[in-house]
Amino acid sequence: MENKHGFFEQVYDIVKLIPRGKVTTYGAIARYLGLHGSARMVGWAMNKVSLDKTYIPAHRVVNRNGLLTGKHYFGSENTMKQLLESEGIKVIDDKIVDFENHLWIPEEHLS
DNA sequence: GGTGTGACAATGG
DNA sequence: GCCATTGCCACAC
Repeated sequence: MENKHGFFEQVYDIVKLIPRGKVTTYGAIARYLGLHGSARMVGWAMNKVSLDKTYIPAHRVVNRNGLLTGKHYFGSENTMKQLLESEGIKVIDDKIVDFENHLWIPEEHLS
């Protein structure tokens, strides 16, 4: 009775589990779900995050390069940056500084 | 029910 | 080493 919901629900659940001040990558989430090759679906799920009734800290999810790829989807291009900086993450040129240090892998915490 | 899409990732030239 | 292309699979129309 667990995986009755769509794949998106699983993505949302992981994103909501991301600790404050931490970030993760689409590939890390995708791989945790077993999609490890199709990280695109994770990012695509983020695009429909607005359809979900629950708040999703999508700003904590970035691409493998640590770049704020979907910042434009937050309404304002600076919104994502503001949220990350609000959590103690430094963002320069739409890229997370010391990205690997703030990287949070679900497999290492949910294993 | 088939086609298109999509905030990525990896490989090739 | 940078730019272009392919792969990948679930969801929307």
